[in-house]
Amino acid sequence: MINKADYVQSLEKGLKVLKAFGSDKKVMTLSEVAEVTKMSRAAARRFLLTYTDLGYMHSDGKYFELTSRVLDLGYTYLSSLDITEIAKPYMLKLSNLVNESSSIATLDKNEVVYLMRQQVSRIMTINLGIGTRLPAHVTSMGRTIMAMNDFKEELLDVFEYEQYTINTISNKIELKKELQKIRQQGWALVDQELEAGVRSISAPIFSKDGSVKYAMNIGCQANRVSKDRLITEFLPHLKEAAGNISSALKKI
Amino acid sequence: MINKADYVQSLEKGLKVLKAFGSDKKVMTLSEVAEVTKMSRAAARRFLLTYTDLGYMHSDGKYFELTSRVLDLGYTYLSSLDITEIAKPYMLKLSNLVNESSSIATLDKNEVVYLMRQQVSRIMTINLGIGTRLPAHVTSMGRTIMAMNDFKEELLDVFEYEQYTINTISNKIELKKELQKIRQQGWALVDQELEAGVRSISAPIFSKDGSVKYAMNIGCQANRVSKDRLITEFLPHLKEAAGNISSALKKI
DNA sequence: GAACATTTGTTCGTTAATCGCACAAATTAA
DNA sequence: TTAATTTGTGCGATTAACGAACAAATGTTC
Repeated sequence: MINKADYVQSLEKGLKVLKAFGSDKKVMTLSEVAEVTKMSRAAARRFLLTYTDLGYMHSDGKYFELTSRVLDLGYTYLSSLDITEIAKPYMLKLSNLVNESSSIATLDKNEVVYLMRQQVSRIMTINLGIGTRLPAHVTSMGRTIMAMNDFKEELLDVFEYEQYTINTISNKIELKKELQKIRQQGWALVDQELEAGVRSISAPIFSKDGSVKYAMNIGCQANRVSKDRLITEFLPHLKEAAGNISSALKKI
Repeated sequence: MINKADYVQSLEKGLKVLKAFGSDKKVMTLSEVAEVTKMSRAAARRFLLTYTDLGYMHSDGKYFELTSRVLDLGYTYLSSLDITEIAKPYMLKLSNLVNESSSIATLDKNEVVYLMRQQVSRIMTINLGIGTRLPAHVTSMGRTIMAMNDFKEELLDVFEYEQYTINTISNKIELKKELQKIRQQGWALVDQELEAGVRSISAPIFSKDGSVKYAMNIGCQANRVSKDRLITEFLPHLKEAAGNISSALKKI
């Protein structure tokens, strides 16, 4: 925690107002925003009016809603990444080759965050897209990144080990063993642990300094692609694509 | 412009710091941020430390960079849209059917902002993705949305009418005529006006209230798909997909 | 390694940005 | 029409945020 004098509370409050909007709150009145953010009505009003003036929100006089300009905020991050530009052609090629969806994600504490996605068909119940967050320990990309890094043991304690499906690894010891295995073999396969019917395989992407901040995957439906086929047929292509991206990142 | 007392200046400054980062400024020192944002070093420092404490930035002690958490900010907008979830299957189907890339965009003043994209192959020089902004008047989706709305004449004056290619419509009168034509025929085709070799066709998506806030397109390379083929073969599929999305939006 | 230049960290007095209450005005509900 | 609820606004009070100045740390040059 930083020094109180170094902290800009108005910025924190402003971001809290922005984040109050979402799929379950597409539009809100002033009073609703104040309630959700636990601010005074006057304070909430000032933030809403400031966002509106800056173009990030629109109001019809009663309801406030976000505008597309909010994407610019997320866009600054994506455009500051080298991997986005570099990986695109390899991801397209891989996806076309295996005729399945592919993604790249990074680790943020106990979650993976989707940075890129080339979708071939709808696999999961939820709509995966840039910005989507999933619990890292039950995803192939999350496990790959965790396994290839010297993560602190405490990270394993953060997970809730929810039993998403009957396949889900739901205790720390099993997870640790699985991560050690992944570290050795250099790839991860998650078979219907987060959602029944969904299977995915992942490989690490190495940055210039040798660290693994990203992973790439192929995701598919279990009734369409066997585990064996994923490993013997798809994994070589995935490794090649991830390897090409790694090489390209080294050349920057 | 709102009343000065209703404006939160710290929020504006904070967002300015966030937006200072991007493709040409992947990392910055404290002094660089202060310089770019024209703030005092002390002020810039407080914003940087606040972002870092909230998880939106990371610092190695000297350089600051954005983290994936910044995507959450843009994600709030995307997840507050109905169209994102609804359009996905139709877009996938369309893209697979015509074997070309498809996108959905919205209009923000004189620019279109990409909200969704299903890419089949690399078409344009720049990497198109969610959040990308392009000048509306030289894109098929921009023209579609403008044409289907009673936009104010003043909007035509905002464009700079840059001559991107020899095909570019580069004056107001021609653009206006083209928009009138689009309004009548209900679709737009832009042939190598923003970038040589790139051609795209677009159709409107109607919201529940009958307004057109979004458009959908098919984009392809001019040497692979003729204008005639775009119109006779691809347009029917595009219109069907856009129509299905429109219908689904009406049912919410 | 010393001297100098540049950048960053910190303190603190100042001030104006932001606060929230109270009441007016407008809108919505009964 | 009345009552309830929400929003708009003014304004005195408070403190959050300010930036200057100096210390400390880091980087550069010789």
